[in-house]
Amino acid sequence: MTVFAPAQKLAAYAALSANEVRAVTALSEGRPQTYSVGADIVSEGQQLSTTFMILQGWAMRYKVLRDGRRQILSFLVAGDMCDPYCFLLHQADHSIAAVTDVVTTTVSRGAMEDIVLGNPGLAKAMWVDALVTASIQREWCVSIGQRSAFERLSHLFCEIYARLEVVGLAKGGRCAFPVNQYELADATGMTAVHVNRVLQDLRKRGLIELQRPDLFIPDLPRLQAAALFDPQYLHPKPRDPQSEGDHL
Amino acid sequence: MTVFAPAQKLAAYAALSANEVRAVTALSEGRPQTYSVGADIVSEGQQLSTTFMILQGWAMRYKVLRDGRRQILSFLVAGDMCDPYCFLLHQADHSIAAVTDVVTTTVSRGAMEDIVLGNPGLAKAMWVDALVTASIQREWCVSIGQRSAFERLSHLFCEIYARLEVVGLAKGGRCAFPVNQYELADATGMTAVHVNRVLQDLRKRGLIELQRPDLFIPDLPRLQAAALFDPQYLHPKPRDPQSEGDHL
DNA sequence: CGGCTCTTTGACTGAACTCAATAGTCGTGG
DNA sequence: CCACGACTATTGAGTTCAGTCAAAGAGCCG
Repeated sequence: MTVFAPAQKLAAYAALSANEVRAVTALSEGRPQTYSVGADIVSEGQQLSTTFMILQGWAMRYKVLRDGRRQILSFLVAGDMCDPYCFLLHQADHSIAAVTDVVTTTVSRGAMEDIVLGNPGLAKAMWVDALVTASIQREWCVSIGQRSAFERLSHLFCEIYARLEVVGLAKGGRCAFPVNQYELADATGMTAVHVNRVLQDLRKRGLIELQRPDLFIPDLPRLQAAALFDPQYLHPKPRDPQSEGDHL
Repeated sequence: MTVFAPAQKLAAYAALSANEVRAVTALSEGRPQTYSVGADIVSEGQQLSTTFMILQGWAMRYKVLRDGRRQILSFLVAGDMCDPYCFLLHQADHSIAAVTDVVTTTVSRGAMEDIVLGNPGLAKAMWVDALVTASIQREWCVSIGQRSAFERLSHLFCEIYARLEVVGLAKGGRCAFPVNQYELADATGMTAVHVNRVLQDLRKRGLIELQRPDLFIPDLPRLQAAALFDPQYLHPKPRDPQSEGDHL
């Protein structure tokens, strides 16, 4: 990773000045923190005084009902922040756990407030990030509520691929996908058995090749069509012919 | 409505100074806008230069798939804002429509930015509101993904009741609930036929009395238990014995 | 009195779940 | 080098919750 992932991600929404990129990068001054597979990074009910960003690995937001049912709410990958202002709430309303080994950088409340006060552009970038995160959460509602099991899994692969591409971790149809079938089940509101069967169907139809932790999408447009995937909800930066020549 | 609903709602999360209350209230200076049942207030794909707050009536966020399937993502009631910074995005990623006749107040980008720059407390209040809105959206994912049809409807009634109570529109187990069964179906990821059957079951068990547009919850704790409802995700202001004597 | 919207009911179907067992895979330790 | 356990993936058979299709009531309004 040559570029600081969170800065890379924010820059994907809107142009950041060199100054702003430096400011975001400075947030990571703290010693990086590591968590191993399965560890909670944030636990529901916990009182927070800091927030964090993911530098490496995958995490997931989730909630567990009293009787043990678990819903995974989203996956966090390199560049993703926990809510930048989560410490404004009295306690965490959901948990975040490491899906793989994870490296984070902690950001103190003070650092976040200073940096944002001094950089109105960054403050807006944080808002845009929050708005896009909310949009992704809404799209999960659409998936779970309306899409078939087949479409739901397809859609998740499309989303993850698109998000990883932004931070340079997906290319040529290939990216990591370290999520097991139990997690996939809890993310999509299905059972692991059914996830297994639908995955086989997806493979049979040549839509994906999934050999954990490696995902290959041979024909992205076809998968996107099967998923009713419309990337607009991720608010990709409009193509700027000046700055990026890497598309066609 | 004696108090300006958006101010009342923000104040429910954290203490606002009289100054801040005045500032929020000032946002409504513009002429109120009215929309009649079914009208779109925001349409997906639309470019926004303003945002708005709901003063009266109910609205809903929703998305429609290419083939017509609709997912309702949340209901907006008096005091709710559309995202305060939605104009930062290039286009709306979902639509908002009037569920009943609705009165809104439009807030221009400039007004929002001025007010927030001059009131750091308000800027934080906006963040808290966005965080709570996101938390509600996550809880909808939990409902649709994990709760049974019965629990899902129960949970929705609990949520709405709690939110209306904050702005003084629910009391003694009674509140408005103007949503029809098709909308209820699209909000919970079920079909209208099944919604109908589950509603009858809820009635039979004495958990709700629903005569559109009036909802009566005879025994809130019992309904909350049936829904696995835990109000924590709404981040209610911790009870302050000084200021509010209206409980017990 | 239609005509519209919404709710209710019945009979049938099917996508996804449950339960239960069987196979890989991988790292550890004997 | 193999046995063992832990974890994950796969398969089969039977079940059910919720969906589909179709039609009949209710309530409201012009």
